[in-house]
Amino acid sequence: METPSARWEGLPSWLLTQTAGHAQRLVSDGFASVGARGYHYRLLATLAEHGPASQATLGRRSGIHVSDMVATINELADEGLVERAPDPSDRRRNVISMTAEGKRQLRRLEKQLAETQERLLEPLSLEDRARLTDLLSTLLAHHNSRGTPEEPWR
Amino acid sequence: METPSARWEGLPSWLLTQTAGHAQRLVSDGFASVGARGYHYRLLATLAEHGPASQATLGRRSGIHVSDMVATINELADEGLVERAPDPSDRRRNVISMTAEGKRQLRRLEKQLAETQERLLEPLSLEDRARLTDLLSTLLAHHNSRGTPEEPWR
DNA sequence: TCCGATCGTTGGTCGCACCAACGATCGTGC
DNA sequence: GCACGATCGTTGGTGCGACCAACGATCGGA
Repeated sequence: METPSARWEGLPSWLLTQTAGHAQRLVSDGFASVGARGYHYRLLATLAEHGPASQATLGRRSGIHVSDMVATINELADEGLVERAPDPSDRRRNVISMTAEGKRQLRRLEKQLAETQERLLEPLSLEDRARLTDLLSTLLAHHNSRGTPEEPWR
Repeated sequence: METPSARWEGLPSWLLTQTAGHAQRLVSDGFASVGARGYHYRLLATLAEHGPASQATLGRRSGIHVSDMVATINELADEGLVERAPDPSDRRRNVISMTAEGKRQLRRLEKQLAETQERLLEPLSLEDRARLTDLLSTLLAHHNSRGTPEEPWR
C-alpha cells in the first residue's frame, strides 16, 4: 500500500485480520515446504490424537467440513499418508487410519508449526506473548460460545 | 467441533486466525446488512480520504489488487455509488469519484464498522483492548516491514 | 417393514488475495 | 520523430478456507 495511514488501519478488526493473514501465510508456507496444507495437518493431528475413525467423525473432531474431508483424504491417501478401508460393521462408513509415513509427515508438520510460532511472535517478549495468548483466548472463547447457538430461538 | 481440545488449539497462530475469522464474519455481516462487502468499504473510504483517482492509484492506496479493483468499481458503479470517467489528460486512465449516494453509503458502513468493533471486543476491559491493539500493532508492523522486502537480495 | 437419520460423494458458492497476459496508450532516450 | 519500455484497465484464471444442497446407499428404531 502506498499510504501508511488509511482510515481503517487502527481498527482492532483490521489489526486482527491482517496479523492473522501474516500468521496464515507463515503457517501455510511452512506446511507447503513439506508438501502439505492446513487441512492435511489438521486431519493427521486428529488421527494421531483419537485414532482411526469414520470420515464424518473426523470431520466433527477436526472442524473440517465433510465435503472437504473427502478431498483431504483423497490427497493424503494418494501420498500414502492415510488409508481408507470399508467399515465391516457399517457399510456406509470408511475407517480412516494413519500410515507410518503419515506419522512421519505429522512430525515434520509439527516441527514446521513450532518454528512458525517462533517467527510469528518474534518481536514480542515472553510476557507479551502470554498476554496476547490470553487476550485472544478470551476473545475466541467468547465468540465461540455465541458461535452456533444451537437454535436458541426454538 | 466435537472435541474441545485439539492439539493445535492453544497455538498463537490458531488463536489469531480463528479470532480473526470471527472478526471477519462480524465485519462482513455488518457490511452485508447494508448490501456491501469489504472491498466496497475500502474503496469508498480511500476515495473519501484522498479524493478521485485512477484505478491503479486507488489500488495502491487501498491495497486492493488492480484486477479486483475492476470488479469492485463495476459493482459500486452499478449501484451509483461511484463514477467512472475517462481522464482527459491520459487516455489510459479512468478517474473514479464518489457520488453523493456513495458518501451516504460510506457513512452507513462506518457506523456498522464501529458497532462491529464494539461487539468484537465486548468481553475485554478498556485496558485489555488497548493492550491487545498494541500487541497486534507491534506484530503487524514487524511482519509488514519484512513484508515485500523490495528485492532485498539484489 | 417403513421412515427418518446418517454416511460418503459430487459439484457447486463466496470472499479475499494474487498472477499472467493482452491491447491501448504514454513518455523518455536516442 | 520514433522506437521501446513502462503504465493502465481488463479478462480470465489460481489458491485456500469455509460452507451448502442434493443424491444414493445404508442403518436402526417404531
